[in-house]
Order: sequence, then C-alpha cells, then structure tokens
Amino acid sequence: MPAGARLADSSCMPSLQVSPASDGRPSWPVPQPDLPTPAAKTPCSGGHLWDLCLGGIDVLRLDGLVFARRRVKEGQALFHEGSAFHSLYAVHSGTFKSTVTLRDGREQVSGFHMSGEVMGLDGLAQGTHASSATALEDAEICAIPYAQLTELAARKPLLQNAVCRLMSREIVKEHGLMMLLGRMNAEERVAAFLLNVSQRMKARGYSASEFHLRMSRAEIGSYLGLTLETVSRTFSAFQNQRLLRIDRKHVRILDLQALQGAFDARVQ
Amino acid sequence: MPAGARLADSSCMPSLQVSPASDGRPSWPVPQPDLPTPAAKTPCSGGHLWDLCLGGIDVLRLDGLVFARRRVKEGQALFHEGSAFHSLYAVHSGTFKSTVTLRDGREQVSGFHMSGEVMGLDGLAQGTHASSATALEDAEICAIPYAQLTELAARKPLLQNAVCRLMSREIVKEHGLMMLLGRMNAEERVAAFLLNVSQRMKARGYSASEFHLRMSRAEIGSYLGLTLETVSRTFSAFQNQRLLRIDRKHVRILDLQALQGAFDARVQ
DNA sequence: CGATTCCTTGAGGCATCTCAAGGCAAGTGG
DNA sequence: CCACTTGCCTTGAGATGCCTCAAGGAATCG
Repeated sequence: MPAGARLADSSCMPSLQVSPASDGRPSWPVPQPDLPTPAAKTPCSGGHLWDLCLGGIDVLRLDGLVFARRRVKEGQALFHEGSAFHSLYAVHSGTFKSTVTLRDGREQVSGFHMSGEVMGLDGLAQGTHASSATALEDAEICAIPYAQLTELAARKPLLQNAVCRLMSREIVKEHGLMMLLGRMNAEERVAAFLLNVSQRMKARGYSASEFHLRMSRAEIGSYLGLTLETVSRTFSAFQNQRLLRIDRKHVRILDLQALQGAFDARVQ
Repeated sequence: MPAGARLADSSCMPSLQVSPASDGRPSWPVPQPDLPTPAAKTPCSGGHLWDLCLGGIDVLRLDGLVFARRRVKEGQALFHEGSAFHSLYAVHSGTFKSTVTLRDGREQVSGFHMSGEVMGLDGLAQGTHASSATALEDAEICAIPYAQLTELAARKPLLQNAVCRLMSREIVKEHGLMMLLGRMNAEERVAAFLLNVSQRMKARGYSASEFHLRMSRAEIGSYLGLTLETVSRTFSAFQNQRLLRIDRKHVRILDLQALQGAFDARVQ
C-alpha cells in the first residue's frame, strides 16, 4: 500500500501532515520565533510563547498577563492522564512527551513537544487530562489557567480565535500521524519522524541537519507504531545508505533530499 | 505488542479512546439525543444538533439562529480537501466519511460521521479544509458559517467553550485512533470498529446489536489501516467464532461481551 | 568496578499484504 | 427475459516486513 504523505513544517505541529497540493509546502507562514533559551527568568509574560504558536498574534501581551513559570526535571511528569484539567501548558524550554497508559501498564507515546508548543489541549473535552506529559530533559513551562484564558478570551475575540486555530492544528497534526500509522512502512515512518524533528529544530533557530534526539529508540518506536529494534535497524539502514550519521542520540542528516525521497519510495 | 485500549462511547466521537481507568467507562455523560429522523424540514434551528454534540448546551437555540440546511446525495462531496474553509457542518441525517488524498491519488479514510456530529473542524488551522467529506448515503447537513459562529461566540462565552470542547474531543478521539493504528492487531481493530459503530447507533436510538454498515470493506480497511481482504477475513473469523452474523453490510452482533474481549485478547 | 540502561544486530516466526480467482447482487441494454 | 457488465465481497496461496526472542556491546552512574 503505497503512501504519499508528505512532511509539512508548521510552528506547533510535532507531527506530520498530508498536503493536498503536490509540492507539499505548507500554506501558512512559519513564524520566526525568539531563540529557545529564555532571556528572562521571571514568570512568563505570554508574548514569547504565543508568538510562536498562535501565529504571532500578540493578544496576551496586550493585557500584560503573567503566567506561572515552572521547572520540570527530566523524567518528571507535568500532569498525569486522568488528573483534573485546569491549565494549558506552553513549553518554554526543553522537550516533553505525551503518553497514554494502556490497561496493562504499557505506555504509548502520542506526541513530542518542543519549546513554544502547547500541551494539554486534550483535557478540555472531559475536564481531565487524556494523556500524561513527561519531561525528556530539564524543562520550563508556563501554566496558563484555562479559567483565566476563557475569561480573557471573552474580551479578546482574537485570542479565542487563536486558541481554536491552535486546537484545529492539533487535529490536523493527528490526521497526519494517522496517515503515517495506517499507510507507511518502517522506513517512511522513521524518515518522516527525522524530517519533522529537523524542521522543528530549524524553526527554532537550530541546525536542521544536525541535532540531538531527546527521546529513546523505544519512545520513537512507540510514537511511530514500531518496536525499538525496528527503529534501530532503520537508523542503521539509513546510515548504510549514507543518508545520515547517527551516534547514539546525535543525528546528522547528510542527504535531506534522499531522506525526503524515502517517503515517496513506495509511491512507485 | 499487546493492546489495552478500550472502546469508550461518546456523543461525537467516531473513533476510539483509551481510558485511563481500568474499567474503561467514559467519565463524561452520554447525552440522550433526539431521534435521528428530523421532525422539521425547515432549515436547522440549531438546537437539535448541538444538543447532541455540545453536551446539551442550549446556546444556539437561545438566539434563534437559523442555519442553512442542505441535501447531499450519496457519493457527493460536501467539501474538498484544500478548498477554502467557511463553515462547520453538522450532520443532520445520513453518514459521511472524511478522507485525505495521498499524492498518488489514493485516499485514506480518517473518520466516519453520523447524525449530530460536526465536520470541518480541521479547516480552521489553515483556512482550508484538511480533508474531504463525502456522503456514504443520501444525507442532510446544516452549514454553520464560522464567521457567524465566531461573532455569536463573542457574546456567548458558553458557546465558545462548547466549541472548544468539541475540538478537544476530536483530539482525544484521534488519540484513540492512533492507539488503534499503532498497537492493535487486525482482530482488535475490527472489533473496536464494530463496537464503536454499535455504540453510536445505540446513542441514536437504534439497535446496538443489529445495524447496517454504510461503508465498504475498503473504506473500513482504509480507516483501520488494513487491506479490504483482511477486513473481510476478520469478519469471517468473527462469524466462525459465533461473535456475529454478517451479510454484506448487515451486521448482527451475537456476543457483544466476547467482541469486547477481542480487545483484551492480547493483554493476556 | 559492577550494575544499569540503552542500543545494536542476528535468526526465526508469523500476521498481514499481495496477487489472483471466483461468487453474488444489482444494473444495463438488447 | 436473458446476456453481459460492473461493483463489491470472499477466499486461497505465497511473499514479506515487522515482531519476538536472544545475545552482546557501549555509555553512564553509583
């Protein structure tokens, strides 16, 4: 079953997306964010984060709102599946994974989140978080109480709109992942993952061709619907094809075009 | 890779969802909808539909807003991937599928939508629809212009909140589907699909144990990440196990408990 | 230094896909 | 009414891609 999904970069989307057009370029602008290292150690004043994810709409800064900043240590959970939903969380620095726990105790990774991305959107539906968020490295987040956000949004329609767009993006993002899980083989999945990380690094001012993975092979596999062994083998295969160099978690993409091509490999 | 995902019923969710609790019961109420056959042939006055999907919040009816009703014939597209986003669409009667088209022209089904469910939420993000919606049988929908909705929401915070919850549910729903696509084997996927349809039929006042599938084996397969042959074989297997009877598109579930068990089969 | 965690690699098994043939129901045109 | 087409489904046989199980290596940490 051939696949024609194509990676699309986007500001907030940790995942893939299928492009209706043949060139696969996204139709909305990719904002140029501030550098990921926070200048201020004071609580979040909103602007920086939301500039990233709400398409540059400067709604929060207008009100001079200040949200609680919080440090989260590597391995520590920011919130747990099933716990009461009170806030959205914007990643200020560091990387997170979202997981859902299966009944047998196994966990499935449903997403990775980098600076500027918002977590917790799935908690609105039921008032409890539908997934857990865990820091993959020491991180800082801004907690945005949903009650405050709602109240503020009532006075700022633009903000409300931005939040809706944010959620819509999340939906589109997950569509892309479904595509990946439903139609792609292992090489396509891993290539898609690497290219996605690459673009998100680039969007944050880092190198697109050389970066550190914060997640383990097992976490990547869980996210992609593969075993850790298959992820490892696929990395090795790409290395043998001279598409990239990989040393533990350090990745250097040598041939981005060819890696892109790994997508289309099966689209005859 | 065992799977512990569990089917959860919900008003608007055409898909699956993983429950944090061990009993797998959803923690939010399932609204009792009006009967699916519309009483009025006049344009949609909102209430009926939104009662279903917005958790009974009677926000639209308050304003006496009237949205355009539209018929869509079987096989006809309501909107196309890539076309400009103007409205959300609430299914009044009939069944729809959402699809994304891969670059090689093949289509992937990303969801099925029954009466009371809202389509088009993925269009907000970019201002263009990220998927196409096609009627699987003659259908009626209510078009809800997004501009109007936004305007109205500015005056009715409850509505805004309801829309956000709606989108959040969509996100949760897709999480569940990701789980299915990433972790479940063919039997589990097909069982999950059937149980989900069953519950949605029940929620609409139809029999939970006997119903007509509106979609083809190929569409089911596309949705579940399987080939149509595997779907067919799995139906046959379930029939041999006396879990159900299936004749073309007519399904009669004989042993709902055991079908539920097909989920947990691999969770030893 | 041992213990631990994470990763790599190999060998074999199996679930699903692929390819292929045929059946059934509904529609169409003579 | 029948012959034919068409769409959809079922079933079989073989191929294969990924998983499972297993062993061992390399970095990290106490």
